[in-house]
Amino acid sequence: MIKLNKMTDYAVVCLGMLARKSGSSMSATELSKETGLTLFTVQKLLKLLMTKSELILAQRGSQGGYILNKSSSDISVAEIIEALDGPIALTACVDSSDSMCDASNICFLGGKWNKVNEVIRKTLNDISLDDLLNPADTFPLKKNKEITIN
Amino acid sequence: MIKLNKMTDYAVVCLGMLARKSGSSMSATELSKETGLTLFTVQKLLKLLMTKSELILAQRGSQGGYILNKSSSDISVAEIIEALDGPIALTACVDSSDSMCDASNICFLGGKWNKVNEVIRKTLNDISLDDLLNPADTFPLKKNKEITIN
DNA sequence: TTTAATTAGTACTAAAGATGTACTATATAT
DNA sequence: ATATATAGTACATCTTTAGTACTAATTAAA
Repeated sequence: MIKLNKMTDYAVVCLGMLARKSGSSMSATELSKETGLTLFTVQKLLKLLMTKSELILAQRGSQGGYILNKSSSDISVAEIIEALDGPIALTACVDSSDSMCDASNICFLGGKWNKVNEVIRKTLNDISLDDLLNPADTFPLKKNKEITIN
Repeated sequence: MIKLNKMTDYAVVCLGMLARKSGSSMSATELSKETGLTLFTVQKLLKLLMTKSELILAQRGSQGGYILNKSSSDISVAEIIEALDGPIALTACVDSSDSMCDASNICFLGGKWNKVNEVIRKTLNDISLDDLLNPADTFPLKKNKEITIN
């Protein structure tokens, strides 16, 4: 299983809930009640999203809460995953700088994983939070159709 | 980071090495020497591949070793990942039977993750071990171009 | 200005999973 | 027979994740 951590899973649920209430904010307590996630979990998640992304805005104090920072159709699945799981990469044998791994002198793969990762990333980048919420059963991949990676 | 476990990473390296020697078998010891992975790791990996996949064949005893069970162009990245990591799925909130998760009564996502997973799976299914070994810099996605998921 | 509500920051613990190592059994070519 | 090699299993350790808890800072409203 290629794993997302649970926080990312929860994030989609909570962000989706916020998307439904676009305009008005929701507190951690409200989100907890409406999603069924424990308050502890929701609090931690929202704090993470605040420090690791700009997907939500917070208002402290009485009547405070959280609100989406942009439209759900402008939030990609890739964006959510990258906020909480870090870069989308399928193996430790790559890094963003394309530099060589420890075994580079004997590894003949020569960074091919990077290209695989790019394909995955582009795929996830074309799916929006809105796509996940939308009742429509399909989401065609538009930009991805012509991918050729260099 | 969406993580593959290291075993899968190692598997690609070892299977790739076997692909290069197509025809003749390689023992765990040889593979260890040529890949730089420890003998322990290689042994464990090959045992895993034997029990969890049909990607390789083994010959015991003196002069024994391992050999690919099919051509590297017929082995997809998805196949390797699924052998060692289990089903390609981005979250625990789905299963193969499309049945509902624990939070289904409050979760409004309604199995949308399944569709995301299918897109990822198809993407990985279109990349072969050979694509990773081939010196060519590109691998176009053929079958994926017209994907629409129901 | 006090109070209650709410997020921010941090730290700790427990559970789960991945990894590496080791040992014994079985099979086979020479 | 013997040396070589895979098969099976078990286990200790290291790392990561998930969950919980506590305190500080901020703000709306009474």
